[in-house]
Amino acid sequence: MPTDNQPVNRLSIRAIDISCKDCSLNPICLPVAVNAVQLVELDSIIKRSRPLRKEEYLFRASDPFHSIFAVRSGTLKTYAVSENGEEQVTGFYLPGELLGIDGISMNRHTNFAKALETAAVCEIPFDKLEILFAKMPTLQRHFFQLLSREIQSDQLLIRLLSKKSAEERIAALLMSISHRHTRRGLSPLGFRLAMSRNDIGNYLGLAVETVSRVFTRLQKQGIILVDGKEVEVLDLSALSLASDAYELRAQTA
Amino acid sequence: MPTDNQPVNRLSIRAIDISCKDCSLNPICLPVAVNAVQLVELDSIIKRSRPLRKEEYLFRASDPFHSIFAVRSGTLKTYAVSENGEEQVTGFYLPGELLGIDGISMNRHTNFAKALETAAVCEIPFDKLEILFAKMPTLQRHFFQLLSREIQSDQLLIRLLSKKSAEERIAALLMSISHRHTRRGLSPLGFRLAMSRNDIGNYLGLAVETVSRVFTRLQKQGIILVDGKEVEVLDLSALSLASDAYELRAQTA
DNA sequence: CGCTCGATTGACCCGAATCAAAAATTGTGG
DNA sequence: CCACAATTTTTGATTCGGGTCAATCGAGCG
Repeated sequence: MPTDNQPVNRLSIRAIDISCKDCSLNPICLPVAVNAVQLVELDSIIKRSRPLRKEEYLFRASDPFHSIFAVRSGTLKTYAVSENGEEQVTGFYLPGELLGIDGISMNRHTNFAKALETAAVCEIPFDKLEILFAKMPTLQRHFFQLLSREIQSDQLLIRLLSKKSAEERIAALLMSISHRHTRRGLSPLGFRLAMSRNDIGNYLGLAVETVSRVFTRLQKQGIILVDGKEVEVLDLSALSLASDAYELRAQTA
Repeated sequence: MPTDNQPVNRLSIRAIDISCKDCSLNPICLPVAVNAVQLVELDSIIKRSRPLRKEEYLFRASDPFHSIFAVRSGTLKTYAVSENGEEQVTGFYLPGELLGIDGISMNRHTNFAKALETAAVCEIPFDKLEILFAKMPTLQRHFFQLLSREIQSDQLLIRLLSKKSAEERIAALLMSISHRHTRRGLSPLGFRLAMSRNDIGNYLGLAVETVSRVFTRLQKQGIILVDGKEVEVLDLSALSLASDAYELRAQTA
């Protein structure tokens, strides 16, 4: 199965060096906001570093904030840890999606960001970005929208947690992932879940056992076919129905 | 009981005309961000209109977005309505708090904002604000922080919904309101809940009956004293404990 | 003063958590 | 490459928090 999770080899090195202009993800990452000239300028401030290996951190809570990040390949999760030490997964990030804006308010990150598999990111220093804003008002608008969209999607999750059953939550997550794959031009019907059942349960406010049971239930209903982390959607409209038409976000921060 | 919810009379007219400089809420509304000169400039773009009566809307979902609002007096709630028609309360807004930033991403509001009691607001046109940003970088930073803080507080709510019991949720809400009163220099121990039990339940993902039961339970435990909408906190530390040390946000959007 | 709507209380039920154990994967070292 | 250990996932049995349904009880108000 072809994947855009580049292993750490020559291919990935090439991927690191690619510019925004040539990046297949740029329509997701920077929708409409900038013209060709501006793109070059934006490109010039972006840092591309070596890929993260599975389990490595992109940043940690309390790290000083100075950049936001765009996922180039692989998957990351973010999670917060409360005083009493319990973790709350706050998001999953797929290629083309942005993370790290949690740090703006405190000037420190409040979440941990960890690679769920080998992953490459683009780093966008925030101070440089702010300077660009002055020159490129559309970019600034775009960034506001990004923050605002993040709020939107949090509120979708709130709705999910506040009103939906276990089955609806899981169906919504699967729909979301399917949808995000589509955006990248991939099939909406087959994908690999990089995150563990535990992560899913934590994110959706469910016990691991429940997650597992719902997967098998959806499979028995002929809606999906699960094999470990591999998921095949057999009946997309039924899945959509089961999620009660919930579109669980195009992830951002 | 003295209150800053101005009725529609001469007093409220005075309140409308007051400038940011003289507003007792300005330390909450605009923390640190601006100096005296800048304050005058900011003041000049703010529109103050007649107070809303109970049940009146400040804005509605799908309204074009052009302003954000600061609450001067009274309480508002925001809520979203999903395709299938169900409502989700997304926040309660007390004096000094900002709302309306939900509209930035779509250029339309996605929430309804309704007065829970007579309420006065300051309107801040966003296009004018953006122009000020260019002149006042600190104000811009401040605004980013506002958005980011909104995300933070949504994530606290997510944690609450995802991991906490009914009792912990309600205790957290009461702690939050108490805390927000304190910020305005009021007593943390006594306040009036402007919202209905229904609103509380909807916000916290609980049935009305559960809200009611938890209130009586907390009362039986000697932690609070409830009389309809009036709440007296008898044991703040016990309440804090019951909320599992959850600080449910300083509201913003 | 009666009516309506919100709040409370009780009885019952159900979905999902918890506890327990087996099964499947993944990783590790010889 | 295989055997063993550790982790993750699945399945089953049981429990329990909170939802639902129904009835009663106010409080505001026309």
